[in-house]
Amino acid sequence: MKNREIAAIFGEMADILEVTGDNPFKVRAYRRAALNVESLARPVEGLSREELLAIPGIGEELASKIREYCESGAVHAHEKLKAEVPAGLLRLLAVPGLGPRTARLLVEKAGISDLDALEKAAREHRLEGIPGIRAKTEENILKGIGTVKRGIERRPLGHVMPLAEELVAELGRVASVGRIELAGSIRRRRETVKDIDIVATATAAAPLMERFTALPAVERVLMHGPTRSSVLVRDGIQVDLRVVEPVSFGAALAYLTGSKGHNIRIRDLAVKMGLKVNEYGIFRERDDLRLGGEEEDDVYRLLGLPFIPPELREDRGEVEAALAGRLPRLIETGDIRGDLHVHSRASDGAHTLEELVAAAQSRGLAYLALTDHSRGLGVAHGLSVERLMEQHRQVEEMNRRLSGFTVLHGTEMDIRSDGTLDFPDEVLAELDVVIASVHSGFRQPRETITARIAAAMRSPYVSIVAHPTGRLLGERDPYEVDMEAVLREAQKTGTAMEINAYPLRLDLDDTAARRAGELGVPLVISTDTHAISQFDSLGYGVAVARRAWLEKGQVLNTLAADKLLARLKGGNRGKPH
DNA sequence: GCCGTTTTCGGCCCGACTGTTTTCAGTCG
Repeated sequence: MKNREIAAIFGEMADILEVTGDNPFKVRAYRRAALNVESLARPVEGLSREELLAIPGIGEELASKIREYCESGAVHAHEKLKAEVPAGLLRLLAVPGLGPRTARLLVEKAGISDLDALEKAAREHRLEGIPGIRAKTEENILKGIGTVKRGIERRPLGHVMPLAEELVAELGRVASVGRIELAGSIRRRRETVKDIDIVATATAAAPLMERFTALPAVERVLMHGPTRSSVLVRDGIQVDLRVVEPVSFGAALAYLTGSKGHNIRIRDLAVKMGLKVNEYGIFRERDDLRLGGEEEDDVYRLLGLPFIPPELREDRGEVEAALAGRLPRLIETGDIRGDLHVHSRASDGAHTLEELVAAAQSRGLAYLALTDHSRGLGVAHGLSVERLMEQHRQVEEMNRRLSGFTVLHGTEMDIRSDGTLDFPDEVLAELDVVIASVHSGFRQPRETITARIAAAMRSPYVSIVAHPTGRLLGERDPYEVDMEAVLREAQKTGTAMEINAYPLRLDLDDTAARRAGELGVPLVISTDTHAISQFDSLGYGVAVARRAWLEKGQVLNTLAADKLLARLKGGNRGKPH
């Protein structure tokens, strides 16, 4: 899939055009194209010219550049642009507070064209004297270089969310605070986030800002204004707080939730209707008459749109869909009836089946599938055939004692390095749910891994393929796999694909899950629970599904257990419990 | 470079904060 490569090229072209002072709207066109190509579910190399032109932000010019890259592996205009600027220059743009204009000045006035040269010059106070740069800017540049060197990588949503909720709760206790909510990429539930955005109303904004910038967690204050402040808390996580009047809360929430691309589309739409949208409200352009803004829905309603859920606000076609009345009715956490991927103490989980059942029941689920690892995964105490069959009796016995809750018996079976399955068919035939997944041979070539997964899906006994890229956010890169080929095989064989809700996995990711949905591939959302608290990460998996435009009907574990078994391929299908 | 219920040419989202400026440019979100 060349999407990512092409997105990187367009992004870099935007950077270069910006530094060289080209038309800012052209820069934006490249940025928008980069985002849309990157988040496109389908591989661009298979698209016709017409299909390319249908991608938002792709016109004749960029479509032909995409085709050029697919055919030749390079874009001539990109190579030409690269030759115009020193190689290290674009790295300067990564320094917070240092933008294209300053970067250009640094090259022209001081001959600085990479990070090391910049740091040296700043330490020796050689930047002062460049127009617009004095001691303070020099100091900020040095701080910014420190930030770049520490790495300002995005963090998994699941790691940041608890802190974010804590901060909102703490600020919410301030007496003058009215409404307060998380916004930004956290509210859109991106899988990773860079900062925490909070929007609030307060009877007195200034004292709240004082309180915010003085929170115990705050390590550094980046910006401190009357209505907007930014601070750094532990691990260098940035937190932005915006305070508005109650009458503007909805407009501010919409504005701060973004994404940037979505906001531009919304405001563009407003302009065409003679309206103006900003963080204070929605106004009639002609006389500045306020039409709304207290509630977020005002913004959409006054533009003639249905409410667009935050998870869709990525400028991936949601504005067009809203205009056409074709927004999906997104799945919700409460739609999930059971968890199909759960480990017990028998393999590498922490709890007994009894404990897992109690935990699932207390969370309102109606069933779970016990899916311990198979024998091949020695490190996880994978089950032998004998232990699996013993467990089978245990599950049957448990089901006799339960009412209103069902334990399905399954396995998370290893797809071995050579592509064979870890249990023979006659064993799989005894199970309700067979998950197949890769736990070895991560470095095999793309074709090999893809073929292993595809072969597993062709088994009539395999119900689900779990975490198909093996990635662990921030810890382990995904292995090489041809996702399009995997999804097509799933489509052909009727095998379900898992959205793994464990916050470091979220695998399928939103892009792949959306593609799966387009292809009509059945999906499941599972927690891969190894400890009881992990049942609570289900919402992260549902968030991926929502970002993938999925509806309840596309996710099999929204069904009751008996209907689920009737729909699920493989194993002991439809046998009554 | 994209795009079209005002347009195929002439537009293209909007505002806060900072640092360096005496009125604003740059950066960010």
